[in-house]
Amino acid sequence: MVEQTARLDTVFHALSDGTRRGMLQALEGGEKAIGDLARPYAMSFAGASKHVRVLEQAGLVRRRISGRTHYCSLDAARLREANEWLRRYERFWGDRLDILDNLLRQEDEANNT
Amino acid sequence: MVEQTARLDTVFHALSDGTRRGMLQALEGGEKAIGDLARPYAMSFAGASKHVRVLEQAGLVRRRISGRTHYCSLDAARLREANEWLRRYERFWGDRLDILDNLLRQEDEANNT
DNA sequence: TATTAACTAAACTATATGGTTGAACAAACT
DNA sequence: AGTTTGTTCAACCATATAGTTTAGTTAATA
Repeated sequence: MVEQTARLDTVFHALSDGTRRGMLQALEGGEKAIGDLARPYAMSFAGASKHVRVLEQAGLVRRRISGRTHYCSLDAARLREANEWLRRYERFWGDRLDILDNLLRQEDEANNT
Repeated sequence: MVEQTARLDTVFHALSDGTRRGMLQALEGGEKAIGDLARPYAMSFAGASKHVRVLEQAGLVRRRISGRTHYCSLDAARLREANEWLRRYERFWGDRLDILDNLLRQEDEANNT
């Protein structure tokens, strides 16, 4: 699990830019070409393409090449890892929801044994 | 809510460094002096101090000065915001836990009305 | 075959980042 | 008063980042 921390570095870094977060949101609707992802931004195409690359290298986005167009889709596994990391702090903003949630989580771990 | 995105930028950026994440974890146990936070790292004191500052400016850490020593403590509100942002993607890794979780969340919103 | 469209790659610029060192400062200790 | 401790600040360095522009590749279209 040594690489876990390096992965979190790159995932959180990828998320630290509004353009990239916007692209992830755009992908919620399903697969999109890089051109479509780039269009909303006042930025060169090449610039947007570099953002996609950052997302891809962080493992947040998968790329499928078909002909000349590159289709991107969400890959949520790493987002989940980031979320798990944050969850550790739930108890610091904790309300009853999170208490319930933790109970369920423990139960889940028990089932996974 | 325009500054929300800028805040997420700085929060995710603050989280993108292992040293800073480590410091947050150290603060789970409660308030700590900057010297204590710095000690575990093979880094100059001034370097570590700069990391603390990044955490502080991202709103993840509060600072209380008493005499010559600066005590830091977790401030989870921004972590919560980051977590909320990530939660949007729950359905992409969704398992039954998250379904339950969403139900509870909706119930909570109803109660907050 | 020539052109256009969807991309990447490379080279470059400006700025941010993570780190260092050395100096400064206020507070506690002798 | 002098020293040590906990900390910041400023200057500096190397590297990374976000952006640009221009050139190149591959695929669809006329």
